[in-house]
Amino acid sequence: MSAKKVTLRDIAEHLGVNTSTVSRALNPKTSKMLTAEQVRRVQEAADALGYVQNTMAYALKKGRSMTIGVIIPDLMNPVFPPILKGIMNYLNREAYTSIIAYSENDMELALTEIKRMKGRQVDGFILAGAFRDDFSVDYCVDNNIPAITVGRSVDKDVVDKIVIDNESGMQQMVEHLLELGHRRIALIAAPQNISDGYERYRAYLEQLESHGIEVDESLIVQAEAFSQDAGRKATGELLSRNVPFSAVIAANDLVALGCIEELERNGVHCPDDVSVIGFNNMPYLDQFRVPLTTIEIPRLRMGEKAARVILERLKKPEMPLQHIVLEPRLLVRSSTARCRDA
Amino acid sequence: MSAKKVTLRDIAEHLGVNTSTVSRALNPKTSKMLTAEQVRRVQEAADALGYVQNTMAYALKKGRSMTIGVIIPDLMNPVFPPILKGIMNYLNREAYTSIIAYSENDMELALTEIKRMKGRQVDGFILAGAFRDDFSVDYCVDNNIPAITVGRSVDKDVVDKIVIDNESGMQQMVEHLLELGHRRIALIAAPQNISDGYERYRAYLEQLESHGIEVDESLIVQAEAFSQDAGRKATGELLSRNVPFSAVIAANDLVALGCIEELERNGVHCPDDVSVIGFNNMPYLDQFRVPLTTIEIPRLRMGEKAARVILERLKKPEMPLQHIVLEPRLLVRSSTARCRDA
DNA sequence: GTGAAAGCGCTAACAC
DNA sequence: GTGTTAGCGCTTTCAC
Repeated sequence: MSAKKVTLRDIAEHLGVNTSTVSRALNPKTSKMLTAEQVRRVQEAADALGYVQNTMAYALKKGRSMTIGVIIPDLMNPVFPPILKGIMNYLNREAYTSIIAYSENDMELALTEIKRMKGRQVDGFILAGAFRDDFSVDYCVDNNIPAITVGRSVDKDVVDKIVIDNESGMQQMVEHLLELGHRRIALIAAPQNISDGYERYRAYLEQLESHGIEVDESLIVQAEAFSQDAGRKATGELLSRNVPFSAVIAANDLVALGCIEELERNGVHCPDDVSVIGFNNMPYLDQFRVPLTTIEIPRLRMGEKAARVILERLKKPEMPLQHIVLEPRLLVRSSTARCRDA
Repeated sequence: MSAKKVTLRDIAEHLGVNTSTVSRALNPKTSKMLTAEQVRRVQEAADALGYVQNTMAYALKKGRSMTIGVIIPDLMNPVFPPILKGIMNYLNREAYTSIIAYSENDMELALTEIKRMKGRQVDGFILAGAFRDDFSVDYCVDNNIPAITVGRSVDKDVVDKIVIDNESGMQQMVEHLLELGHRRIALIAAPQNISDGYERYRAYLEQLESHGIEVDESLIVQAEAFSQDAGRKATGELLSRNVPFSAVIAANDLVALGCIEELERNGVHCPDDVSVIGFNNMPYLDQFRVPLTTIEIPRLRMGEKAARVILERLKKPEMPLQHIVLEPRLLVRSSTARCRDA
């Protein structure tokens, strides 16, 4: 078998034609310029020699790399693989390739990766870990590189975005808890510099008010990250305040898991003493020790949509800013129960 | 800010020097050819103009893309993200980029992806989903593209490999169960065309024999995949045979989870009636309803090693075939208990 | 319908 | 120490 790389020239020489003929024959958009016979000959030779187009040369020539850069905060957070899969599914279908990097929730690192990918001539970016004010997004905008955020979005209206309806999610959570008779509902808020964190916090305030529940500031604690550890810590703080509560809305499932752990460590049981509700419906959650009630988000579709929109954007740079909102859905399991005092 | 791409030439013109001077100044390996002053000037200009090297042009010129292709079976299987992370960590540190594709456990698809990546001039491959006899691996060998398998390996000694010691893993499992008094130990074997499946099956036979337990073929069932669903099905079959058993060794954690589910559906409780043991220690397993006893494998390190070895291979094509074996470790949780009849 | 030739951005002989 | 130049593999305008 061939050890050397087979190029257009190899085929051309083999056939005694010009490289441009080969190039034209192999490209469906230009092959109609040639006789069907010629096209067939070239294609056969290409197959026989094991030709594979050199994407680098193509990219250099055309100024498009058929590559999309994807930045996610963290590979280990189970929310992201399905989003990634959605992205890759769609991109593959369109003959695009994705290149992936993680930012560890660090804007500086994100920017470094973006620059690196810019060097690789990516045609656009899908950003899954943006902050509300994010200079790595600004960099894309300033450098005229198409970008879209998926999930976490930026405040400024400068790039396309795929988001989930946090207000609706929070409404479903709050109404579920109210129906169960809960009135003292604590919130472990996510970082406020992330759109999901901020929006859910705002929505929590609104929903309580619109349902006639007075907001008690001492029931709101801040998680410093979307992690189990942060959930434990925040719950510790909540507990230390010695205010009564019968339910906790957590920033996401991981935080909820940490919350339950810390509660139990203090002899407070879920859902008997306190109901806990998460967000995201991470994989296998139904099989956990305490199957979490949570909000399911359409992760695969988020990824697919993001891929679809970024490719559209590449084709139509002047298209109006896209702002796609996906609906989340309450999933009731057994971490929430009727309020004892109700 | 700049909308256009900044090239070497832009910097050269801006400074009134030749592009080669700029090229040399920006490359640490050649910058010593120039005066320190010159290097400084160039670097400043590059920063000021926002220069980012065009990796495509570099790759085309050098014939190396600084890219490694990574093929995994499935993004959603929680075993792979940590391996990926290990790979990406190491590769990034060495200024390499990874491009990832999934094969859905389909050799044909894997080959398609490999060809696509070959077109992108990847310098080598890390294959995480190989079969024991795998023509996509052969393709790499035939085409002289460096490749390494991580985890699942091929039978032929043709590429470097990172594996875990399945024999040791099985020994730890069997000895643990024997200590608990189990004698009727069933096996839900993984697909036999995958090295891990085959090796664990062989090791199961050996370990039972070397501990003086007679192998009962009716205690061995075949899972058709490394999935929860396959675990359920296989367990159903095992149950239908109506042979007594007090412990099950599952192909992996997912299969074990499916097994437990099916057992309970039939009124058999874990670990009270039957002990179940998994493999891999997937994330969050300790928090599941039945915290699985399992074998922990060093996934992050597997990824890092694979990345390290493939880069070594690139540097030293003549280096002897690497065969690195990593040790797994038994993690006792509560899906295994003393045998009731013991 | 096909060939010739230029050039994408970069590096590395080879000059001087 | 720095400039000149060729060429990596491809597409595409311009000839014919």
